[in-house]
Formats: sequence, structure tokens, C-alpha cells
Amino acid sequence: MSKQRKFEKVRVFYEKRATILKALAHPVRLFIIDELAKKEKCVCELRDLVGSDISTVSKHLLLLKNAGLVKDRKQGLQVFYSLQVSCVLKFFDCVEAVIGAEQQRYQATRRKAA
Amino acid sequence: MSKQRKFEKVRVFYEKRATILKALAHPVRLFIIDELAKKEKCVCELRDLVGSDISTVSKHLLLLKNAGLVKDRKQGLQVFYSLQVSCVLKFFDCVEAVIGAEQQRYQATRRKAA
DNA sequence: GGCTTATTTTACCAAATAGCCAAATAAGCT
DNA sequence: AGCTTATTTGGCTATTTGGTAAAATAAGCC
Repeated sequence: MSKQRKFEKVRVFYEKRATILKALAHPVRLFIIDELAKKEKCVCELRDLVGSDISTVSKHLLLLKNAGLVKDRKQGLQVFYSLQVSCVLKFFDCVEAVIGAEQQRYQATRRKAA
Repeated sequence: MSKQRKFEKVRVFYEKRATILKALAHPVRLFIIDELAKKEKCVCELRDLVGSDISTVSKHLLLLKNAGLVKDRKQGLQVFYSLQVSCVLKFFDCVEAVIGAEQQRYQATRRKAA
């Protein structure tokens, strides 16, 4: 019983982590993060870049904000969003490494098959 | 038209990134990754630790494997999984920082309200 | 106040995900 | 081959997520 169901005891901890990662786990949101890393942008600018309904973009931004990844600043009619946590960018290097390794394995398999 | 719908041109790139992050975006899978970082484990060990149906655990592992994050090794009746990409662990430090900052903001708000 | 523009919220539908059980597969043992 | 154990796969339902359109808010301008 000692090691069993260890997860139950740490569930809340991992749920918090998962919230952050869920916020990142969407192509549009990852794109938005990269854009905001360059420069703060208003919702309408992001809508033009992304090309979907502004309400959709707004929801993506709310999700990122609730996760603590971006912050917003109101200026007149517009709301400008900017990146709150720059360390996420470093993580993408790791993600790229995973993708690269994956492709290498795929090509190795193809060579073997040929 | 120059900057508009930029996302369409880079969509595939961000979809690949999102695949990796989706694989990470689940409390049980994050727990499994931490466990595998310590030591390779068979599916039944992980089932005991997690406490859900073995088929559920197996599916989580398949997902992590397809994302290139873990690898498997068959030994007799058992299948042992281990962490393939250790750099994900470093990212969790960033995630913890986000959570920490979030809590600080929350407490600051409470102080203001009180 | 009324008009316009930017953003958010609500309501609703479609698609994806997570979980469990049962059946199928795989590997060892006698 | 028959039995047992470990894991994977398929089928099903419940829940969550993603998207759009329409309504509601918010801020500026006349």
C-alpha cells in the first residue's frame, strides 16, 4: 500500500501544472505567444494575423491570461496583450529537439524499409 | 495583405509544437513523466501508482510515445517505459515559476480587498 | 445622449478527449 | 496445446474544448 495510488496525493499539484500546459497546447495560442514575444499587440491585430473570428481570438487570450502567461493593458478602445512569462520560449527549443529526433527516427525507419 | 493571415503560412509548424504540448497537458501524464524520470517502470507499476484502469494508463503511455517523449522496451510479459527527452523536466521549473507568480498576484489582490 | 468601434460574454453546435469495460493480442509456463 | 499474466485495442458514453454568430460591455467622439 506504501507506493500505491501515490498519484492521489499529488493530484492537485499536477493539475496546476496541466492547466499551464493546456493553455499552451493549441497551435493558435502558440503562434500568439511567439507574436507577443516580439511586441505587445491588440486583439484586432492578432485577429488579422490569425485570421479567425475576433471572439475566438479573445477567448484564446483569456485562456492564456488565466494561466498567467500573458497580461493585458487597456488603452482607449483597444486592449493590448503582452507576454508575461518569457521562459516559455526557452521550452520551445526542447520541443523542437523532440520534433527533430522524431523526424530522424522516421527517416531511419524509411531507410530500413527501402 | 502583407501581415494578414500570417498564421496560415506557419500553421503546420505550430501544429507540430502543439502535438507535443497536448501530450504533456494532462495531470496523469505529467505524473508519469516525473515517475519515469526517476526510473523506467512497467505499465502495471504505473497503474498501481496512478490508480486507474490499466487500459487508461496504457493509452496515456501510447500518447506520450507517439509524441516522442517516452520509449518502450519489452521484457517478457512486461513493457517498460522510460523517459526519452529529459529537457521537458527543465521546463517544469518555468511552469512552477508561473504558478508561483500567479499565487503572488492572488495574494496581493486579497490583501488589497481586505 | 446617440453613434461608432473594440472587445468580451453568451448560447449553441461540432469535434476531440478521457475513462471504463470487454475482447484481442502477446509471451511465458507446464 | 491449454492456462496464466501483461498489455493493447475497440467500443461506448460523458465531458471538455474550439469555433462562430449574436448580444452585451466599454470607451471614445459628435
